[in-house]
Amino acid sequence: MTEGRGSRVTLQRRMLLLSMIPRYPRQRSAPELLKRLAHRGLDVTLRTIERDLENLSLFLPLARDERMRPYGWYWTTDAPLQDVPALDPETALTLCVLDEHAASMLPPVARARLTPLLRRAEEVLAAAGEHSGLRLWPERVRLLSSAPPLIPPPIPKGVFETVQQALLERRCLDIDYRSRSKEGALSRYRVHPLALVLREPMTYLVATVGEYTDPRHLALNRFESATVSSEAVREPPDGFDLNAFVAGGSFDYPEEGEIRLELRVDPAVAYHLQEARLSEDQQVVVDDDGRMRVIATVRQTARLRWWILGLGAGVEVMGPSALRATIAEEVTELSALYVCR
Amino acid sequence: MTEGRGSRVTLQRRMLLLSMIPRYPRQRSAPELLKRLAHRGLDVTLRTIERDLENLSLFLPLARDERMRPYGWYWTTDAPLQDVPALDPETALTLCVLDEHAASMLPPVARARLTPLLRRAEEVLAAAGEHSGLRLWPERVRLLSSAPPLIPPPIPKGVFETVQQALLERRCLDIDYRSRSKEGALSRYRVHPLALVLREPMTYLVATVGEYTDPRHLALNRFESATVSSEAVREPPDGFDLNAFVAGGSFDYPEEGEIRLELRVDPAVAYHLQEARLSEDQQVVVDDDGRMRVIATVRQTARLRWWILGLGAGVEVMGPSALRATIAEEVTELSALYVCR
DNA sequence: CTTTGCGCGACACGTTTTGACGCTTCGATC
DNA sequence: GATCGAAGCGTCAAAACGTGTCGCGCAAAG
Repeated sequence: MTEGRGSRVTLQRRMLLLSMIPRYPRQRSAPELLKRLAHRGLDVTLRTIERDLENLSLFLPLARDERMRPYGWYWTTDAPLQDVPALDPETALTLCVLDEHAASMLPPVARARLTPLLRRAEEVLAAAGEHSGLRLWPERVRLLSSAPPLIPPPIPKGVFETVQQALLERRCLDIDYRSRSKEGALSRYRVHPLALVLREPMTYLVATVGEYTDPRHLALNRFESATVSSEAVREPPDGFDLNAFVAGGSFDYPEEGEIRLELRVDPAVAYHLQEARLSEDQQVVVDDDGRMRVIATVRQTARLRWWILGLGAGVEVMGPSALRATIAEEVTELSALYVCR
Repeated sequence: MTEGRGSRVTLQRRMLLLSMIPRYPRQRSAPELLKRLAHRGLDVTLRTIERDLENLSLFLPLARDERMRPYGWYWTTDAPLQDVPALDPETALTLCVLDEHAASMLPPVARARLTPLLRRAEEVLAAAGEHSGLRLWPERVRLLSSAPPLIPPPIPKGVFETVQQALLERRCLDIDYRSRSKEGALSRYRVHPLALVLREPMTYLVATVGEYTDPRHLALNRFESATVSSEAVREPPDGFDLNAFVAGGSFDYPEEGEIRLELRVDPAVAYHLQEARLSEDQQVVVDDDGRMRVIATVRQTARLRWWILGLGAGVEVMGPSALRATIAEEVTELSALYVCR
């Protein structure tokens, strides 16, 4: 019939095709692409797809794996990201800042996944700041972290990705776990992933182990290896709620509801609190002796206590009395440490 | 001559064209696109570009501004991101986690810039986790922040972007600054941006003001308005070094070089320190009374002191003696607050 | 050994593409 | 206010491109 309607659809189809090709470790065959295309209303011959792929690979970093018969097409690992409303420079700068921060809070492997995106962002920045030389911006942005000054423990290669994958696909995971006990004996478990919890220097998988039904948390850095099994995860134990699990104190992050916090702070701290407030309803009044009194409704969390303690003598808890007592006790113990000797 | 060599270049040219069109507030005219294309070796008539744009806008969210004569083309604000090696699900998940965290550390406007990227990431995740229902992943990832529990002050609309732009283009900035003094009197300054500093709940611009040459830091939330001026920034005052400026204590982040830190910690803290260490050379030895002694070479920073204080009685500084003295003094003051009353 | 799926070269034909003109429109400059 | 020039846009015709259809070959599965 030689329909030859090489119409405008061509460009559309090819762009769609490109977006259906995965990055390297994965791959996708021409017949499969045909199906997906058909599924989106683009009816063409297999031959056409084959020709499209061939054409596209002439000027794009596409390659195919010829070891298996339905050849698999993929983007080479180093294929740059082609974003098509391109990142604007402001977005690019934001991304770079975010990545810098990610360094401390994400395992390096996870961060590594972002490199194509970041390379692209840097390109955009380079183009935007061309007057002033290329890579000046890192000199002009600084991120002052208040994270604990600890080195994130290394996570064995491949583990993080595998865990992510299992979590996404809701499949079981077979892991070799180095137990907490000395000599790090390895144990092999089949676990049912429930959630991933990132807590500043560490990364945990919350999961039920084997036939048990109580959720545990497993530190990813203790995984010696991990492979996704074909078994689907058992449905979470009746009404497992991640918020509740975390708030329950399993991560030293107990949350005890809202309190009416009353502080006496020195002027420096008060000054900062006037800009970044503790809560929407925060009130600050000047006390008689020059210090300030701050009242705010906040959630009582470990983070709050850390923040209060971390400011040292700059802040005194006046109420609620329970919190004051807790802090006072901590302070007493603390001063005992330094006075005794 | 009707060269009509509509060869394979067509597709290439159109894709390149697409990547040269900016997102909404910006725009680019056909003649300009022609130049850029020519610059990359694609020689075509202006007419061709015009036709390309017209065709492309039939099925892509492209629009043009006809108010000025060389019409300006742009992607509509809501144009979805078309990334071409598509994000893989693992990257998408990482991005989403990162964004969640960005909520606390970036001003909301900056974070808003990332929405096209994030919508895309969510699409990818939805496609990946289709077995298990669409948006389950946020239920399965949790990020426990150790940032101070403070509400970032709102930055007036447009300010952050403008500051970013000035910084990128190295141009002066005219600002209306609400002074720190009461009643927030507004002052208009022309400032020379040097750097952007993000410090957990606050965002600062480091700049020299007017004819002065000493760098100041200006809190972005106090900007009432900001416009990029056409004047280029004066070269930074002789040898301005952002690292030095920050380390110099301008941000309560003094850094005093490396010290050999010696701590006595309780078993719980010691356990955590064994996974996430203070330094590469950290050593842990069991003390006679069940507590542990930790020795590590670390940078002496405010962050370190916050961390130590925040852990309360869980950690005692044994050395160096200067640091022990500092902490001891703080603790004494602190205990005075709670004992007196 | 046959079957089936798939890659690939070839062919034919209709559609697109593209440079070339020329006319029109709209701003800017004098 | 007239003139000039840059840009947008309609039209045309040649040539290249895209596409379905065959048919051949190869390799793995039946």
